[in-house]
Amino acid sequence: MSKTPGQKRANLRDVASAAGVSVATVSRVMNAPETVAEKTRQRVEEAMTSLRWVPSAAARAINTGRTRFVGALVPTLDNAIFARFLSKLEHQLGTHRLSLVVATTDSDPQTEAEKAKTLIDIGAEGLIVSGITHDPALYDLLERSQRPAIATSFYDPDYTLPTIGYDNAAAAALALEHLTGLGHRRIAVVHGPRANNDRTQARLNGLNGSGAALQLFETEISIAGGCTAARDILQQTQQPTAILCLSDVLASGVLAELHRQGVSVPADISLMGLDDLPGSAHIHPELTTVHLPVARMGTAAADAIAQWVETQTRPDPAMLESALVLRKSTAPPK
Amino acid sequence: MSKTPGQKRANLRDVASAAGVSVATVSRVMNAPETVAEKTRQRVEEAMTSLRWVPSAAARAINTGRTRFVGALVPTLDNAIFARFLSKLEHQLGTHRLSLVVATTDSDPQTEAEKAKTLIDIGAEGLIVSGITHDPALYDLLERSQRPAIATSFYDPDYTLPTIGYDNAAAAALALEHLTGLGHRRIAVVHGPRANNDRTQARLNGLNGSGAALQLFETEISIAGGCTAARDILQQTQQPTAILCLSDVLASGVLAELHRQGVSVPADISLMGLDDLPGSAHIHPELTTVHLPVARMGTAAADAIAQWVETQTRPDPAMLESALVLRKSTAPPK
DNA sequence: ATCGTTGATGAAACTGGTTACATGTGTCAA
DNA sequence: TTGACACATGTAACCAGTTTCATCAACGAT
Repeated sequence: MSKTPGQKRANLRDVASAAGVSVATVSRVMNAPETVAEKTRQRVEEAMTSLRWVPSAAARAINTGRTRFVGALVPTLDNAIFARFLSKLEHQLGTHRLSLVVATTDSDPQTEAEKAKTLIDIGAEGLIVSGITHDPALYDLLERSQRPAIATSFYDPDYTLPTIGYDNAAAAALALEHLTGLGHRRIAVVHGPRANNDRTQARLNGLNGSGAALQLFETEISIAGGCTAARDILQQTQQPTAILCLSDVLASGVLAELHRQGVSVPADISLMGLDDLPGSAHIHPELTTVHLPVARMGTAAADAIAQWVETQTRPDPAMLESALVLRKSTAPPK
Repeated sequence: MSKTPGQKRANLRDVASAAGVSVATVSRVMNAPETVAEKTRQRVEEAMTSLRWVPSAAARAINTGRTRFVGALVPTLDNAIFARFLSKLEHQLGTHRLSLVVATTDSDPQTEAEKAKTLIDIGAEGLIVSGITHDPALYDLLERSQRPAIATSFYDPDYTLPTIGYDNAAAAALALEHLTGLGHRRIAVVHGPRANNDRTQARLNGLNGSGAALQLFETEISIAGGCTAARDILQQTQQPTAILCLSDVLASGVLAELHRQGVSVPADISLMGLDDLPGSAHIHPELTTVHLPVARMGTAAADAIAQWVETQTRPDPAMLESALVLRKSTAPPK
């Protein structure tokens, strides 16, 4: 109701002529106000508000070459571990005056490559990806576009991209050592899909050579997936004395099903997770797990990509330590 | 190693001269390939790849006026309810070839206004905000920039912006009715901060006039917050027979603390949530709650904002129904 | 042979800012 | 009085694309 229909949005020149100055002066009012005389600046500012001028992001970007946002590709937002990571990432990017575009890949490398292309297309200055197995199209895109990109949730100093993450194999080994240290020798391992998932694969690799008899159960990473796996485990003729879940979400599901079936944790069976979600300290019994430093990873990834896009210097890979978190869900076998 | 140091990125004119055509033809190869002769197109495409040309998003945007991304402002990513919403939102935006920029506000209207400004600054075509109480600066920004914006998690057909959400008061009333229907007359209500939070306020409003004696416990929305509230409740001289949490996360925390204190649910006390998080069906006992249609809300919000930015037609507000989900955590008082 | 039509292409204007460089004015010291 | 210099401002080129309109060749119909 306040705007005349045919009136298109004001641009810099409109503001300039309304204020009786040149476009350069208006631009200066935006970018270097201290170089403009006080009363000139006021005239310009009045013109800006009366014309309801809003600067065009695209026009600024075409000159400065900066869009001030980066993209992040994560498998899903439905797992709290990624939500937590993104939360910190977004916050820390903010301190560098960078915004975050989020895209989910459903753990499909092809989807990931497509979404990466979209992100570059809309102007992302850099990319954050999860893990190290990707579609060739993604590498090709990064090479062609010359955009900075860093890989997270994984540590490998020799990888093409700088990695900022943790040693998945070591984290899994840490968990397994805890169980074997308690005396467990028959252990069920519940893990997510290994297809296209280097983190899962690395965690499984970390489980070799422990001397314990491991039985693997693959399922989808969700509470429901954990329930299914627990049912499968309970149907085994020879029951394991401990269950190691390579993800806390799976452990929650397993625990729910064990509850339902009247199996007591840790009296009847020990249960261990890996992730350390905020909620894991509060389920019953409190879950023993391995803490993955996703919050620090978010902060570190933000700083790294910001440094790269601001100063063109490629950041060093960084390894963040994971740590055993002893709580109530594990005990020696009976 | 493959690039000569001093060489700057190729642009349209470089590609055009390399292919021996005009810039218009190269542009056509991008945007209307069918209007270009087959062999010309091939020459151009070869030039593109050999020069490793990547189109500039900014330059395209300055002409088309489209950046192809919208911004979403949510209080936090650490609550699964918002993660779920964003997950669906992002997915559905994808079908409209739009990307999603995420910003978190920590439930602070001023932060929200600042982040909104940043989103507009970097070129967001539209905004999705949560709730209906906002800083005046936000309204001013929307008015000045003339950007489409819709409000979610709330339904109010008379609000300035189109709202796409649910009736928070009705959802809370639904929960309370269930408890009073079971015979509960002394009920503890655990809720998040009411400051700056219209959803919480609306839910509390929905609790009026039930005839039951309600006692309110305000705490932060987190598992830990729920634990604290549970401790407070258990210290009351006259114990309630039921606890109504206005958020499932709070219910999880309350439940954890009740477990720890040896209070049995629902035998000793009934517990009810509101949200219906994916995990709530799997905690022990399975949580009775009110399902909030956040997934549908994400989809609907994506469609609405897409419609608005594509066709300039303001979408109608939409109310999505919430529904009682009966599970195992409630029973008649003893 | 001539005209009208279609299809492919190019020249140049245009988008909305930033910025290098030029210009003009006022102040101060020599 | 004059030259040096700082300061405020303007002119115009520039960024990297899109798009309008003109041009021209090829083709079929008259």
